[in-house]
Parts: sequence; structure tokens; C-alpha cells
Amino acid sequence: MIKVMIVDDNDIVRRGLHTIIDAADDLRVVADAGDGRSAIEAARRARPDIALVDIRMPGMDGLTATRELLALDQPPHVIILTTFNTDEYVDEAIRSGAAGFLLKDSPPDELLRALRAVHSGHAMLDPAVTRQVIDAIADQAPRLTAQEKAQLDSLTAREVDVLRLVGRGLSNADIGAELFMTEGTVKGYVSAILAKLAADNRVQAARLAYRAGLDNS
Amino acid sequence: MIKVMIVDDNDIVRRGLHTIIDAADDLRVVADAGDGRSAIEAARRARPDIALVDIRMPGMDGLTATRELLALDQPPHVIILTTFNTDEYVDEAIRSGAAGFLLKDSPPDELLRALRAVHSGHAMLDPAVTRQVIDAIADQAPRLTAQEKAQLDSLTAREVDVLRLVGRGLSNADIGAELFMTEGTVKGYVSAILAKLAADNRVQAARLAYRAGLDNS
DNA sequence: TTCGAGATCCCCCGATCGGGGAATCCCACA
DNA sequence: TGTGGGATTCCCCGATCGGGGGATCTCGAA
Repeated sequence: MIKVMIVDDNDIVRRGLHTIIDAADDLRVVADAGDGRSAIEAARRARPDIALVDIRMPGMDGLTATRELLALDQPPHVIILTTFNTDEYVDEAIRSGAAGFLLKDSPPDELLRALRAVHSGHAMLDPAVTRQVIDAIADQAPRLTAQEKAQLDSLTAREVDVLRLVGRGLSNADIGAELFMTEGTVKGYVSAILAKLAADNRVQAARLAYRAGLDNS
Repeated sequence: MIKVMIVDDNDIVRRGLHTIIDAADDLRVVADAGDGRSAIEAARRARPDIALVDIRMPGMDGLTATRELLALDQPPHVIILTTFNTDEYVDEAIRSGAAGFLLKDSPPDELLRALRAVHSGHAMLDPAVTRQVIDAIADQAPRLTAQEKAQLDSLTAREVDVLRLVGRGLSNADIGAELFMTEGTVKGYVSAILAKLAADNRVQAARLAYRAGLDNS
């Protein structure tokens, strides 16, 4: 039996969700709340497996409530509910830790599928939201061009070591200390790197290092 | 009537998908292909609305096939099918332009839902895949720390102009030319920027500009 | 009206960077 | 057993950077 909590300031919506969920054999609503603050308390008492949280609420908004819920000892999974297809919140909701993002006009069985999927550790987004997320990923920085990849591949291992530190904003002297070589040696490497990467200066080389993800490893 | 094409090297899988899809009133399989190359030709002839593409195929793999299909005149939407929950390909599939990513063991009605959602311009991922995608987004670079945000906010508009160009790797002279000011003036701004951002040098300032997304706008 | 913040320019000066060599050393490959 | 590529070090030298001032001018808020 999957225990569900409903958090929505609209009484009618709460009743509607209640009806849909309790009609399923494997789901049961164990708590209700009309605002974020009482949701936290209710969750502490009822220990729901999943919280359905409206994103727009008076007082504590849904995203803040989500973060608070997930900070509990035995946190529920959180599915965000929203009325509109609001670009805005999707990214923030995901970063807040939500495992789902559904529109209130999606059909009841979609809600039930989502509850079950989320309960088994998966996640579910409304198809329209999925489209947004996918487009955002596809539009992300084109990574590296083929040319840039080839340029990076042409670097020797040692040059990559140096580039990594250039990317972090270290001076040649600092890089030398880090890699146990003379500043003069570092300068030689930096020159070689700039030539191979067709970069005018170390900032441009650092940019490439950053985009290639060389800086954080 | 939504026209669907099936691209899979396994004959049994093709038949199975065929049966599932044709059983629906609003869907019809209009083309079949066992490899990427023939899929392109088939798509050109049959003009399907959606192509279901196996990611693993002999010859042209599913992702390459996806890119080729999407390069056609009237490209179909592409849904990737895969047997395993393979971490690997999800990101690349999305970047290749796929509108869906389903596991072959998902229930038939999930496939039908996906086909309909994708046909209406939405997207659908298997819940397990959605979980991966969501986790990846949530784990992404923490953006900026509150402190870094405050530091950026403390910059004047003109300083931001300069920082933007510093982030692109321009020299002070180039920045001056770009913003119609003397190199000396630029140097003054850069010094102020480094002080406000607590950066040791322009590379570190550029890093911050890059992370703040200041460079591409 | 005064005052301060921002934008613009200027100067000096030391530190750092980047280009162009040149010289070892080592190791793999022919 | 050469030969060459990579790693390492050093040199010089001009260009660029960065710090620390000081000087206008404008505009808006006190």
C-alpha cells in the first residue's frame, strides 16, 4: 500500500485527488494539507511515501515545501502539481529534488502511473514538460566542435595537465609549483597549448578547458 | 491516423511492435526496416509521422539513423527503443533529437501513449530514464553560490560589459575597441572587477562570467 | 545645492604573459 | 642502433596585465 499525502490549498482539488487515489487498490491518502507549513507537520506524523504538492500555494510555496519535505528524516518522494505549463518552475523543481512534475489536467490514470513509478524509485514528467526538458538539454552548449576535439586530442598528457590548471585560473608560477616544474617550463607548455588550440591567450584556452570539463577533474 | 515506421534488426521485435501498434485505431505501421540505411529510404517513401528506432543495429546504429532521419525534408519524430537501461545513450539520443526513449520491456499501452504524445509535439521518456535525466539535471553545476551572486550584483553595468568581454578572452585593448573606451579605462574596470569578485586574475573572472552565462549574451 | 557614484581618461611601475629559440634526457619504434 | 617525439629546463625580450594612485564629467539623490 503506497501512502500518499496531498498538499494543495484548493479544497476541491484536494477532494478530487483524494477520490482518484483512494479508488486505486494499492494507493491510500494518509494526509492532507492546505499549505506548506502544515504539510511538513503532517508528513512528520503520517510518513507518506509520496507527497503530491501544488506548486502555487499561499504562505510557503510548493518548491520551498518540497525542499523542506526532502529534508525530513524519512523524506517522501515529491511530485509537483501545477495548473499551467509553466516553463519557469520545471528546472527549479527538479533542482529542488522533485521526482515528478504533472499538470493538473492530465488524466487520472496518468497520475496513478506517476505515483507508482515514483514509488519504485523512478520519475515521471508530463509529456509537455518532458518536451521542455529534452529541448533544454538538446539546446545546451554544443559541447565541443569536432575541430576543438581534435585540437584537444593533439595535446600531450603533460600539456593537458597544464591546461587543466590554466583553466582554474592559476598563474604560471602556481602551475609550476603544483606540477613540480619551473615557471619557465610552464611557459613553454602554455605557448605550445595556445598554438595547438589556436588561442590568442590563456583565457581562451581556459574557456576551452572549462567547456571540455577539464577543470573539475 | 498516425503513420508509424519500425526500425529494428530483430524480426520478432518488429512483428511484436507491428501487432501492438496496428491494434490501435488511430495508429498504423506504414514502413519497416531492419537497418539504418534502408530506414532512410523507407522514410523517404512512406513519410511516417513517427519512427520507432532500435538503438542497437548492425551497420548504421540507431543514433546515426536518428540524425539522418531528422535531416530529411519532412522528418518524422523519432522514438528510441532500447533493451537495457543504458545510461550511456540517453544523453546522446536527446542531443541527436529524439523525442522519446523507451525500454522494450515497457507495457504496450505505454508505447501507445508515447506515440500519441510524441505525435502531438510532446515527448516521453521511460520512467527509469526520466529518473536518470532528472538526476543529471539536479547534479549539474550548482550554478553560482550566493556569495558569487552578490559579488556579481555589486558590479556596475559598465563593469559587467567589460567582464562579459573578459570572459570571451579579449585583451584589454580589444575590449576598449569594442566598447569605445581607452585601454587605460578598461584596465581600471578590470582592476575594479577583480577586486569585487575577489579574483586573482582575469582567468578567474572569466570563469565566473562563464558560469554566470555572461559570455554568450 | 551639495554629495556621491559611476564613467571616463591619465600616469607610473612591477609582475606576468607569450613568442622564439636552444639544450638536455628518455623512451619507443624502426 | 639510430631517430624522433615528448618532457624538461633555460635564455631573452617585447607585450600585456594588474595595482595604485589621481583627474575630469554627469547625473541623480539627499
